[in-house]
Amino acid sequence: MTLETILTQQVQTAVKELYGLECTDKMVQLQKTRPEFEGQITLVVFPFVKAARKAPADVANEIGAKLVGDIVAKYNAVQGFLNLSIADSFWTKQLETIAAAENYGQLPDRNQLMMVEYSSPNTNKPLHLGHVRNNLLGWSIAKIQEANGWKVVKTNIVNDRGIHICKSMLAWLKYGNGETPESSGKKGDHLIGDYYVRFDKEYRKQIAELTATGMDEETAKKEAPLMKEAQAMLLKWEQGDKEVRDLWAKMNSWVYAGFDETYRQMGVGFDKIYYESNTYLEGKSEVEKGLAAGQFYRREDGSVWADLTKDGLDEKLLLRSDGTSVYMTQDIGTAKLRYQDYPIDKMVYVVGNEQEYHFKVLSILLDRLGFPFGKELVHFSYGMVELPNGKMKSREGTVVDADDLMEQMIADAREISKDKVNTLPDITKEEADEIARKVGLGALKYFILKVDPRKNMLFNPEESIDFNGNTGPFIQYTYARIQSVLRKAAGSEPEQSRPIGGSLNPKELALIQRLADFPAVVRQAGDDFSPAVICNYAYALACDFNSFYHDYSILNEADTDKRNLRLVLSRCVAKVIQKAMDMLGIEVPERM
RNA sequence: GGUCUGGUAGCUCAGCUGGAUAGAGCAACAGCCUUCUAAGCUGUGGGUCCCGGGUUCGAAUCCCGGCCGGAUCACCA
Repeated sequence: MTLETILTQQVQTAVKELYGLECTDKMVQLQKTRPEFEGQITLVVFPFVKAARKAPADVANEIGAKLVGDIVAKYNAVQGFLNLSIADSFWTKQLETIAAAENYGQLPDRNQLMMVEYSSPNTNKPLHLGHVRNNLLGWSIAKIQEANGWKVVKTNIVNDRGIHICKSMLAWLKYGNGETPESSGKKGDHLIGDYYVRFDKEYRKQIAELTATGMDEETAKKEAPLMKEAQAMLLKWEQGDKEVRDLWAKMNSWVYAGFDETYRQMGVGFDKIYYESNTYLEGKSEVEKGLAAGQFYRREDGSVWADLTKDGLDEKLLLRSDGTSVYMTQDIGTAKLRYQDYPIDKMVYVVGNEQEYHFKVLSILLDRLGFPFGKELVHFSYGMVELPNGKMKSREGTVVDADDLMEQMIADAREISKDKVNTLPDITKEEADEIARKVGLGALKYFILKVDPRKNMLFNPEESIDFNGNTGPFIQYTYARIQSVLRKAAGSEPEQSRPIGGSLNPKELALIQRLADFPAVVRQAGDDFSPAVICNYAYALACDFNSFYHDYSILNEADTDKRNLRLVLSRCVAKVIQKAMDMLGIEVPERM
């Protein structure tokens, strides 16, 4: 039972006895005591003032007097706030429980399966900072839900077909001279991205030429020969033309090799990958079935639509008049295949907030088609990453490339750590490189994940990401410090059987209280789908520890009971930091 | 225009299911390493919580109305 539940019951009893008031759990408002007052937990007594017909401070004192016992050691009342000091023995018992826990912060199994879709790249360009946010959020959400007791399947739907990839293919055929990743030394996804940009450049040239002859821009965009060729190529692809399919397969394989490298460096992965080229036909047949069942209707031109006006939305196109599928069609097909493959209880789509309308529609359509998770699907909608001069645009080259950024962060970490890591005893080049990698990526990941996912965030390439203050490296450093102490304590470690006891200083007490919060924080992060909640907690925990570490010695403490307690406490803090950081996809170094 | 969403210190962000004098980090300034890792610790300065109403013991937080920004409303994805 948690401290909050125990206190809530005690308060309810006290209020009943004192004022004859039956109060709900909600009326018992407990919060952390602000640091300027004595105590750890504060009860807000205003909800009882009316029934008591007394001044708030009197009510607080009366309740406080009733509460004193094994758990509440003493109290003080400040106006309507009753500050409770919890007995040291309660906290030391908490610490024992935490220290003994197998996997502290792991919530009970709920025997339900959640599928988390994230990343979902197009295969015509390399990943950029926007994708980085998506990938980090997706991975972290999966980890957080696992900690919340879900069985999680991470999935990726690769948008591997469509006009976008045809553009890259066409430009490569026309201007590529057979360039390959091997011949050029370029990463496959970057190579394809270059041709996507090249297509756009030549295409614009053609539009300019056409408008110069007096054609209006709208027509010029449709009439430009390159666009017509790309569309012809897409048609050939759909018809299964061998040459086009072979080229498509070859170029996609280059891209996948590139993506794999980026994912590996980022530290993310998937349990199951779906490809749009394999799911869009399934979507079409689902739509045909829905049409036959009267769920949808066909217009005179042959296009198929869903009428969503009853749901307060529009009419939505599902199949074009030429019979080809759209994004929505493909998503329906993917959903069907997934449901065949897994017993999904909850489906989560990690996709940017620009697609909120799409998922509102998808939810209704899946529900109509009889998918149990349709109605309840979660669109985990996150905000855009903006640059100081606005949004990133691939075609305009105003993107922050994912590979470049990670490489830069690791280089920065190596530079910053030069004077520090190199002074560690017996440091090898390999370990120094590993530290730079963990710290550089830790800084990047924390920087992105600490922001509330729903909000847009700003990234200024001119300003380097910090390694001091509220950052990933700060938390990693705290972990490394603890490991250092624990290494030095080796041989004189406390026996596990030895009970922890004695009085606590304020910093120890604050740390134990913080550790005790962890499960509730994990739950909240899960309920809110928010890695930022974990970030805030990990930072607060690291702050608490550093403050404690500064004020008190662990190894040089003469009192063996105290030394013992501090060692156990330090080990617990390290454990929780590691678990929290793991939920963020951030590795912690043993030394730094 | 309809819908959704955001506006908190010079900058980047917490806090938002109503609670005490609104918090961090960065940047600026001043201290702390013969002592367990100074990527640390301590302190100073810095605020019209966009504006105006309302709800109440109490509003950055909830409601209404404005102002400003972003997204979306495609036979794009």
